[in-house]
Amino acid sequence: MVAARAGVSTATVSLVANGKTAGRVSEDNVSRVREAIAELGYVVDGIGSSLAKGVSSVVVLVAPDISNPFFAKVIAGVRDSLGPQYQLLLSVADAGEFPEADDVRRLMSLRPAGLLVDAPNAGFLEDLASPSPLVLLDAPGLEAHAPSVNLDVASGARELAAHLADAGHRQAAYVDSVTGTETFALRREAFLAEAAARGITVGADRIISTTVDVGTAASAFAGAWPAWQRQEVTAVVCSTDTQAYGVLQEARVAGVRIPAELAVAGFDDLPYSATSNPGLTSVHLPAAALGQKAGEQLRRLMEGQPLEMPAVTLESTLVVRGSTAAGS
Amino acid sequence: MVAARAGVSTATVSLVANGKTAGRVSEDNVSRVREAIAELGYVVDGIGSSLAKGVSSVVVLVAPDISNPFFAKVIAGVRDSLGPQYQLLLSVADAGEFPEADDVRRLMSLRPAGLLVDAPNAGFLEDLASPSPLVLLDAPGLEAHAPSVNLDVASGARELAAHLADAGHRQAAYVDSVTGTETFALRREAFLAEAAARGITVGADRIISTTVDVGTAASAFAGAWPAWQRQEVTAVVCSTDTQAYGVLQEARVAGVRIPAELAVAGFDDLPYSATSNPGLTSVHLPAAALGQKAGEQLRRLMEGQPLEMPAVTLESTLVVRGSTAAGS
DNA sequence: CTGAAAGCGCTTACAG
DNA sequence: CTGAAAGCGCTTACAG
Repeated sequence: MVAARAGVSTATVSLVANGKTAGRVSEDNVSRVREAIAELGYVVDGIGSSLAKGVSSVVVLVAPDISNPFFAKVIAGVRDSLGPQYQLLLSVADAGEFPEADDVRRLMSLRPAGLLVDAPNAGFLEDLASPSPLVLLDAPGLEAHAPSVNLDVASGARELAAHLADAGHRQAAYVDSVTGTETFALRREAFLAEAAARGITVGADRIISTTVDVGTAASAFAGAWPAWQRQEVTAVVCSTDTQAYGVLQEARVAGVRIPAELAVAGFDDLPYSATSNPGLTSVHLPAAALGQKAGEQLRRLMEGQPLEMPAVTLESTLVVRGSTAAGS
Repeated sequence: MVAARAGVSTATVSLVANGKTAGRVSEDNVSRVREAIAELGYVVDGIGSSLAKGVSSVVVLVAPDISNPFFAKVIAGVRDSLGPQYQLLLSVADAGEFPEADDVRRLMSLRPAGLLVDAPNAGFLEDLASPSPLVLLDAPGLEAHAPSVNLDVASGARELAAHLADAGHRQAAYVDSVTGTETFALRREAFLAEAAARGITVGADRIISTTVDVGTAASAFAGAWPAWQRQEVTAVVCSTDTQAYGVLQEARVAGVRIPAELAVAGFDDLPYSATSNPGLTSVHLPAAALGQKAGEQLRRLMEGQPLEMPAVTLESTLVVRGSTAAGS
């Protein structure tokens, strides 16, 4: 250990580098060691340190869909609350997939300081069996597995149903996501229940599922629209904004006027939704806050502190824009 | 080391686990150890292994913009060629930023097996000074720093200029990106040179720059369009498809017919470009191949093999769609 | 307040 | 072909 050139033992250097000097190292030595560290540009070797401590400084974020503006905001929130002492690394699987049991084992053999898992399914969590602190994001119904930060998508969905009912819609359709993630089931069920309560009909034949992708949603809508039109559907709700963009696009091709003939809405409130024409009505989900809160909770766990609230839920709110403008 | 219960020494277990048994361990012991490993579900501890070997099994991918469908494909390509023995981890900085010198040091203290850096600037590479094998992606002009895999954006840009000239356009405009990444300078210069050679005028006042973002591009176009229209501009080329979406959207708002009054084109050929209406003419960039090739090169480096071709360039091709349909 | 020593879980020359 | 031993770079009780 080169920095031992500061005239002290490696033990002292280690104490200083880890900020554990309180009442254990003399002022004199602290500053001498600090100087030496600065001069030599010394950085504690992560591997050696991890082995001795039994844990690394890496926080692994596992997520099924990285290429999504929503997710980018979640990451920014996590980085914010985690701070610079932890290295945030994203574990990437194929789009929409989770790492397999083998990959997970290899990941765990890196001894991460903590784990953040976004929108997991129960199966993945069982494979995990993580000895590291773990916080779940957007995993409604899985609170029993680990501390979680969730989004109250249901209340936003109900707001949306109320908004459409108020605007006079009576026949609607729903474009769901094929992935089995729980949040999508929640969005759908909350919307359908409130819609029914307010006199909006959404028959089972008017619920279709697509991947979260503009193109697929567009063609699925193109296929379904003729029948829906005959049934006098005047509103389509999509489980994500991305799918709503597909509907919007295809409606334009088919010459359907938005919102006069058809109201369209989604979930997420992606940046594009504010600038599209017409703007897309959407249930705003607080992405940055989701990441931030999850990072905070994980940090507490990693520092051995207890969590006052192991299950946190963040509010969602409806943002009304041109795609459902009243007066239809 | 629990698996030593197989009746052999830890040395033998290590040999088996690392597949270095060739002529050094008896068949008998190999299978006994394999069984024990399977029974106990043993996984080599990454930290211990890394310390002994001096290098971990982690490959770090550093990139400035994660939330981009283009990038998702690059990652898929990298995963493909790297295989399961390396853990691919994404280092995330704030959108459009690179990690700072400090973060880089901390990253390096993890002793990554290799480093992949997408679209870096020269400054970042100097901070890096990586002792690990390093491959650059999409870093034209930086081949001197490290082995690189680049995209031949220039030839695509020239194809695009030729296509527009053939369609009879004489006055054009260019929407550039504000980030100083080299690839954008290349796109612009190649397009401008070829356009000039073919009789298309693009005055300096008809080159604007925006962030890579639908909204900003849309409003920048809205501001510029009146002047361009007076100058009889009939074609706008954007440095990315994302910006082109903004132009398309704003043109629709302004009642400009595409492509009759205005032809629009971009770079990247994102999935949405094929399904939008009209489809967006775009210079196709082979994202998956970029990642795959970079992964291959890095793998060779990590295995100590020499590179036949330290600088690889991948072709780009123009994909013509409705947004520039001939017959304007 | 300080340093010598053990130990974290592995891998790799080195003897045998 | 096999195992005992040293060593990778740190951290942390433990004596002093």
